[in-house]
Amino acid sequence: MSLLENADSLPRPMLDKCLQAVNLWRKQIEKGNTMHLYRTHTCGALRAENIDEQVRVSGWVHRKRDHGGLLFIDLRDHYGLTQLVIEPSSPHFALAEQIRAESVIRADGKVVARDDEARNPNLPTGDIEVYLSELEILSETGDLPLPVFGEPDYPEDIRLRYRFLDLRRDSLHRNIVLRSDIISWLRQRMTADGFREYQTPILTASSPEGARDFLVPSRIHPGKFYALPQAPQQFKQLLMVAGFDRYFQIAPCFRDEDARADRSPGEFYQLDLEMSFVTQEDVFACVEPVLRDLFRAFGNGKRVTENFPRIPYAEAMQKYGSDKPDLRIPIEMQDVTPAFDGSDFKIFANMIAKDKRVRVWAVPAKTGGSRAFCDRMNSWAQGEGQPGLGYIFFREGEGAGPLAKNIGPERTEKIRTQLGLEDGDAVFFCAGVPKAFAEFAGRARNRIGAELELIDADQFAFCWIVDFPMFETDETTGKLDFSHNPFSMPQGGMEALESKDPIDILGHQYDIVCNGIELSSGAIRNHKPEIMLKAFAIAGYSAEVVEQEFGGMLNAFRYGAPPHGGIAPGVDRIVMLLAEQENLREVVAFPMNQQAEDLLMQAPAPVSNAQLRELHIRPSLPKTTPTDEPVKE
RNA sequence: GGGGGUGUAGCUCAGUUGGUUAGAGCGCUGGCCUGUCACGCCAGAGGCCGCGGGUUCGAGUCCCGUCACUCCCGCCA
Repeated sequence: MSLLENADSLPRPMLDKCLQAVNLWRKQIEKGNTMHLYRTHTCGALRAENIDEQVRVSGWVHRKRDHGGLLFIDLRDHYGLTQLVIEPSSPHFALAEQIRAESVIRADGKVVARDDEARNPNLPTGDIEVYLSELEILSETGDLPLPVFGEPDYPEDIRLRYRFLDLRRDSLHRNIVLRSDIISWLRQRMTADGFREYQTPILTASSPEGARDFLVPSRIHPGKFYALPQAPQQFKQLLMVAGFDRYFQIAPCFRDEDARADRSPGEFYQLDLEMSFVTQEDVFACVEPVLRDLFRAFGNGKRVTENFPRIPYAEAMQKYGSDKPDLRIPIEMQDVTPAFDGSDFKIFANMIAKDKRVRVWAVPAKTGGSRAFCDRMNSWAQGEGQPGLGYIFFREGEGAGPLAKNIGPERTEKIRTQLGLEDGDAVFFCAGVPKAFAEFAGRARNRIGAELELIDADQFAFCWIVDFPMFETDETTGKLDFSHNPFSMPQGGMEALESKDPIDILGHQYDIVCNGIELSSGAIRNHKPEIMLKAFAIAGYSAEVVEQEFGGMLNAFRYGAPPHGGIAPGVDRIVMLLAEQENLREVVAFPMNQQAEDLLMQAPAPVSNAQLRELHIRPSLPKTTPTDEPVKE
């Protein structure tokens, strides 16, 4: 049964299919029929039990070792490597010597046991080799712009231009297979959990909120445009209104925004899901086991959070300085304002006296208690545009550093006991209005965790962030706006909207975070038109505008809409985490570059004037590129 | 839209304070080699030093501009 390399790791149906195919070829051979045109075995299949069999294999010439009197070829396909041996007496020796790496060949030969000292324990097929009797070149290669053998870093543009070569390389090849396996697993699991995959339109209407849309001009309706969906948000809610109860989709999403290492330009995928008649707890109870089991299945034995802690947004900001905390870092910040209030450290004391909102947060740094480390953090902070990063470090039973001197031993000791610090530890301080410095404090926390190697990397640390505020004030304009999704239900419903200060209203809105990466956002939706109109009114949108922009969905809610909610974990980021990759391009088969160009397929590209005329489009190009010729005939 | 980094052989890189003929490894070509699995040994070909301008007796090296790639900020409900 060990016909296929890594047979154990293959899903059962896939393994059965492969075995069926192999058996079919076998039967043909036994009947004396001609061999399969290309192969009786894959390059990962042959083992000691195949010794003396006459076999046929096809694949790429991975590596050639020419001893003059003896020639070895490593033949590679999707499944593995098999060593071919060609002796000088072979009529094909001369041809075999000529073959270049990455040519595709078909080879017939006899499976032979390797001598003890010639065995290669690093290869699943390393106990045998195939003595070549027939050789056919199926496809030749020219000069390679990118070697397939070996895995050093290569320039992105060359990797992307020759993506078909890059994808042959082992690590990338495995990442793409992993992605496929993950998506397949998710589909099976979601279906088993009572969800059905419903497709939603790719050509749809532009939405005024959120990211920039990709637009598609209409031929039939001059001057009008379709938009590619930023997410199937409204459609999945309409499916709930239509009574389908549980929806999911491996959904393509399109946003015309600039790329990042962890953000594809243009398009990405979500495990989009929505459920009817659910509370926030129901969504958690459904999604949490899916992600936990997925990460256990594909996480290479790393620990996965058993029960995802639920951290209110405000608490996350206070403890971690982030709404996507990396919980692998065992650092929690604390408010130590009283220790500085009225102290002789005048900078902080005066700030506190002047403004009631000012707080001092402490970032404890276990094992960071050396002047060298503290100074390094301080200059890092200055490099981040901060005035500095005050610190105390503890040694010989007392606090040291300029700050400790200023506030005195009593207050220093109070800080030490509050944070549970000891000799050899340090603590850093950020002061100001929390909203202004929380994000920097969070980065300091990450930095400290990384520098002191406090991160426990052998785990996937999940959490829910809950109780997001519905509204926030824009720092520059002072205008009130939705802080997240305008379609989510405010906690407390209409009553909260009518009675509370908008800034204090929380939403039934939640994120899933893993190792400091935001995997998804979700919400219990606002399915009541009157509450939605009220929420939009608070954010400054008139009923007319809301009716005009979201009329379709609003109207649907006037004909019997179930309470519903959902979430949409990002597939690309999940695969990144499980493949342990820092860059999205390592887990996408055919990615675009940072300028949103497909270097392999040459997109975007000019189109003919005839095509443009049909679409009633005439380009109006920026004057800065007069030499461009964006239109071909 | 803004900021940082990089750009030298097909590929990965080195190149001193500005100094005469720009190097190495992989790959390629030729030769030798019967147990390699990063095979080994010998020889050879291969360079608009991203592009344009400037400083200088002299520029791969310094300056200005520009292009390409990349990372980050803005942006991403």
